[in-house]
Amino acid sequence: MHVENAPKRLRSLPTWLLGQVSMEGRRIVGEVLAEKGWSRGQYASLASLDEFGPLSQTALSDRSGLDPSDVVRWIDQLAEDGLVERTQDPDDRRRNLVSITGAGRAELEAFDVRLASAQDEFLRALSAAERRELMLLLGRVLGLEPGS
Amino acid sequence: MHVENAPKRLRSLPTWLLGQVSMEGRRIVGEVLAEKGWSRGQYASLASLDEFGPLSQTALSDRSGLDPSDVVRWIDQLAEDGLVERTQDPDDRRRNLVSITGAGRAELEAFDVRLASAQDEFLRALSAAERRELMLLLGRVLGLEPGS
DNA sequence: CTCATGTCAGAACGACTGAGATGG
DNA sequence: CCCATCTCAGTCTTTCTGACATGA
Repeated sequence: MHVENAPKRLRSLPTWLLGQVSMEGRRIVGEVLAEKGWSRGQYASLASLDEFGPLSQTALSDRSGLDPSDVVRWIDQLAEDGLVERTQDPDDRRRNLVSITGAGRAELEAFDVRLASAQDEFLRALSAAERRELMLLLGRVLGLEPGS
Repeated sequence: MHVENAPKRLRSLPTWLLGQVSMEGRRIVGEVLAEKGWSRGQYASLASLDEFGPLSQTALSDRSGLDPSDVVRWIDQLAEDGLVERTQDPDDRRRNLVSITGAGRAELEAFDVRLASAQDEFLRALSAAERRELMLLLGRVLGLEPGS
């Protein structure tokens, strides 16, 4: 399918065009994730844990936007691979404090390089200024303050 | 989940931000579609048939970007509701020529009004010029010539 | 024989729901 | 008792695969 063959009603529909672009992004990122055998959720979990430090699974769910029940599964697998660790929170024994391990951090950093080049390929048609402009506009649609 | 709480690694990732915005768009459009009991695929089919005239299901699949096997289902239902008609192509008896009916056209036009207001709500944070800029940039990412 | 077209059943994936166990 | 946290099983939806029948 070629986007330019789609009817004008769709091509001129912001949500549709966004969907097409987003789908292409998913495809490209999906390929990079597949190299590591990761899911989007696993990457989002690692990224959150790296930036925010140890988190309970509920907090991780809030930060990453993943469903709590899915967090269980992703963390299970990341723990199995030694990229994160579950420890019981001494202050609240219901909570698992999940933290990223050294191995996890290393994998994450290696992955960032590949991911950055995938983003670059994805946006190859845009200049640096246009990429910033796109990000700004997208953020505004979600109600983000410029510069956040 | 609030986007501003997500880690920088995600927030600054074009594909991720696009995914978030696209998801919000799906949500809003999904609500409007639900009022009519339509799926995205059914709307895309009607829009294609309205603009291009009678199409074979393969051609419809190409135009709308839907999977051929799903086109079968959407057209089944649209035909049941009297919004499209299947007729055998006399030149090639394998082909169904699918055409939109008067009722289908009327429903489509009524729907456009609702859909336009949903898009407007979706993009309320952007000025008209910014909306055009966003559409332009998105099109460029997909390799579309400006003005297509 | 080959290829194109349409049809069908079901797999795969992701997002989500509901209920239960444990503990605050 | 009520609520929070985690876990599990399974549903729901959309998208995609593979096999098949028909006909060019």
